[in-house]
Amino acid sequence: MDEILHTDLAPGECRELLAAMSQPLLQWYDRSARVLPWRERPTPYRVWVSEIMLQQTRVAAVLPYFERFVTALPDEQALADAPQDQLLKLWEGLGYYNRVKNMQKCAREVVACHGGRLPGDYCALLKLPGIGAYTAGAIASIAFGQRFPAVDGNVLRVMARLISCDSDILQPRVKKAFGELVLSAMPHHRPGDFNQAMMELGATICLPNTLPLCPSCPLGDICRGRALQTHHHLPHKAPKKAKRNEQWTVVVARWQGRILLQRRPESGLLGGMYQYLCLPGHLGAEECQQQLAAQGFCVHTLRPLGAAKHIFTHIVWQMEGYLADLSAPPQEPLYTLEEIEEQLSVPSAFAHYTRQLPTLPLPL
DNA sequence: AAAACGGGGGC
DNA sequence: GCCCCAGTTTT
Repeated sequence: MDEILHTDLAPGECRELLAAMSQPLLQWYDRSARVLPWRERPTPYRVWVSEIMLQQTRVAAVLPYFERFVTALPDEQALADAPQDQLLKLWEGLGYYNRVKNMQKCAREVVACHGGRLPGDYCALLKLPGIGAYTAGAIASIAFGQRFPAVDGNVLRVMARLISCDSDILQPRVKKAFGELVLSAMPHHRPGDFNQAMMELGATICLPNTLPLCPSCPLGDICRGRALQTHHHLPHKAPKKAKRNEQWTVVVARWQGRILLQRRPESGLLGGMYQYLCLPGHLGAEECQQQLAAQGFCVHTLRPLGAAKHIFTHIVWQMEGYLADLSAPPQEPLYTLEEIEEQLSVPSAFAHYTRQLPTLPLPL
């Protein structure tokens, strides 16, 4: 383990530290746990939905989505039966849309193979789409009271600082080793609360970058990172690679007040979501009009809508926009403003253009 | 093991 | 405006 989790803590000191943490941590959690909707009634379904939403996403961002989602789709069966457009609309703005598609795959599998209810068995959970080691551990421990670790970024940060470990937490083997460490520290009672307490500590006290609030930390007295003052630059992560740039011309094509939208391919970036007409490269008005004509559109007037930039994890989109009023109906489907707002999911990458929809100038 | 996959918040 | 955050699947 020492080879993977680099710490200057002696094995005996490390065991001692791990044995000493659960009691103050759980006491602190009992005092300080935030009141959150999925904690009120932690059914397996609600825990699952919340855990998937919370992947890569902060609590504050999830809050407006959770109640709406579980009200619209109250159980596994309802989720399995939902149309994809409704799913994407419920998820619009949360990002990582494969999460909700996998959730539906998972719901269908649960309906087919587990009697319509999420299984309580960790290994069975792990086999389901969209459920990896973290989510399986979270559901098994929080909803079913079983003793499994749920190692997210918060837990990695807390543990790395607690034992003053500078191993690269992005490495799979390091995550695995921290999972084993967490399990060794986990009490046999309240495993779900123990996991949630670790994450809560990372989210509210043991903060990234900005100074951790060590004076308020229930583990402050036993924290090796704090004692050594190494916690400021922990956890360690390997540097990330550069994003690639993409240039697009975004055309809001309009005919008789309705807007042309195209559905993106089912798989890949923003799969299945709707977008305005997109042409590769930054096109001048002249060139844009030419390409639209070549694609069979009868453009009456073309007006600039300004530039926009959107940054994904791995790509930067630089966009130039145009409003194209057509003089004849296009082949592809048109949508009213109301349909776009109420039913269709348009990625927030296009927010600069979507925002202008209600105030667009009338056709000349 | 590395890349694909969004969007929001802090400074 | 730039930097940081981070589970699961696919390659």
